[in-house]
Amino acid sequence: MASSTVEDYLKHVLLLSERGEALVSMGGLAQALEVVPGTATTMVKSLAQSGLLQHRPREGVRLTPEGRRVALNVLRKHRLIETFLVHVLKMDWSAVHTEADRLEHAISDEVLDRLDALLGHPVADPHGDPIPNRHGKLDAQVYATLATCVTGRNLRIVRITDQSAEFLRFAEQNGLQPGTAVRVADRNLAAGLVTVRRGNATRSAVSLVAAGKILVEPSH
Amino acid sequence: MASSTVEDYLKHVLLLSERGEALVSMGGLAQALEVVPGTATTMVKSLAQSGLLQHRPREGVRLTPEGRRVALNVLRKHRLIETFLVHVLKMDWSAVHTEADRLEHAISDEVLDRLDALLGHPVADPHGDPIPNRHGKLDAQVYATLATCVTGRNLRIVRITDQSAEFLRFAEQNGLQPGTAVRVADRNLAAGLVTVRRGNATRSAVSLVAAGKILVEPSH
DNA sequence: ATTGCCATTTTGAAGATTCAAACAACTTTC
DNA sequence: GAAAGTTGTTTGAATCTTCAAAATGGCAAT
Repeated sequence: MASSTVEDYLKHVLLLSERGEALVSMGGLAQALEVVPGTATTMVKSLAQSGLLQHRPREGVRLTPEGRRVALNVLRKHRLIETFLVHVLKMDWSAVHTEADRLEHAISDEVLDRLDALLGHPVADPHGDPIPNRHGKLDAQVYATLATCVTGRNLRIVRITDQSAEFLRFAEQNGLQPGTAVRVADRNLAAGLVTVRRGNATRSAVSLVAAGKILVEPSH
Repeated sequence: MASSTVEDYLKHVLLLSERGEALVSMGGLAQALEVVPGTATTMVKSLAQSGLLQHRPREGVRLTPEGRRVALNVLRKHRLIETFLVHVLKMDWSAVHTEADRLEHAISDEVLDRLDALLGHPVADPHGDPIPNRHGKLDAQVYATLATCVTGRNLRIVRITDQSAEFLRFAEQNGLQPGTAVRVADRNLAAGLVTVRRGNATRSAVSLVAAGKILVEPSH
């Protein structure tokens, strides 16, 4: 049985590999896990020994199929727990991250399946992140962001990719949650600003960096 | 912050001291925690150092007020989680113990309070064990109610807490007086209904509110 | 008292995870 | 291509929790 530390390492390798290269850098991993680089190296070597990931010294790491299986299961737990906390216990969607980070290592597959059924087998958590199913399948769809989409079209926010409490609070204050109908009124690359119109009236000025963290899809 | 190991030691000291002498023996404690006696000695010395319990070498241990506070909080978490697993997730009451043993160390006080509210502030878990309140008070004499007890077990009504003539008339009409042997056939939280079987044949549908006013205890 | 038995404590060691700080290997800059 | 910078690894040590096995203290029976 994987310890919570092992689960955390695998989860973060999965998250970091999701958007980017084939190999996850040691520096990025150490930073995500809030440990010093040497610690990550030690742990990664031991995980490689256990066959959970592949370590190419001085280059980076990659999950093995077995490591990916474990990581997807942890991610599934994390996101279903977040969904439960928001939809059933009515907790603030920006506060549930740290709760789920602890609970994801303590909940059994059996309890999780019942939670899943209770919630009606959701496919995305309150942040819009896809929830892997019991067999580790993830919705692989690629979305545009507020920084890259066409202007003037009616859109719907599907996902916020920066889960820091700080960013989520910002998103909430500007009414930019998953499900919200929005439109990009103007985009000024020189100024690094995107003007977003919510519903039919409200405008918000959002930085290009922030806009790039908000995924959208055309609203039919 | 107490580690889960520390929490487990304190919880078991509380449980063992509850039904017994002033001092809990090291042997009993080690057995309850499934560690060898030497391990318990080591840990107990460190807990005594931290002021969480009092250790009289070769005699036994006793919780300090601070240790008791921590232990009661863990017990509260354990029993509320069990209640949630049985009443909301419909898990088997005999299977929830081990689940709760893991979850009790991962759940925050905030989530717990919301769970408590969701469950209607139950005073006893599905096994009939009393649930400490947020301030660590255990009611001196705590009984389960028809709204909170295990289903399928033979029970005896011990008390009706609503003394209004109207409610007592209702109770009488349904044959739900103190001393009556009853069993909860089914409980549907969504519908707010409890199906009570009296003796061997008669069934009554009782609202959750009414059921919560009828105290029961396991019968012989 | 001496013997033996039991529970408890001590001792020495191990595994998991972490850090600080020294070291090594690539990259960029001039 | 040498100096400087960045990134990753190694080393040594610490903490926490555990075990196995040896030592100890107290009690009961001889």
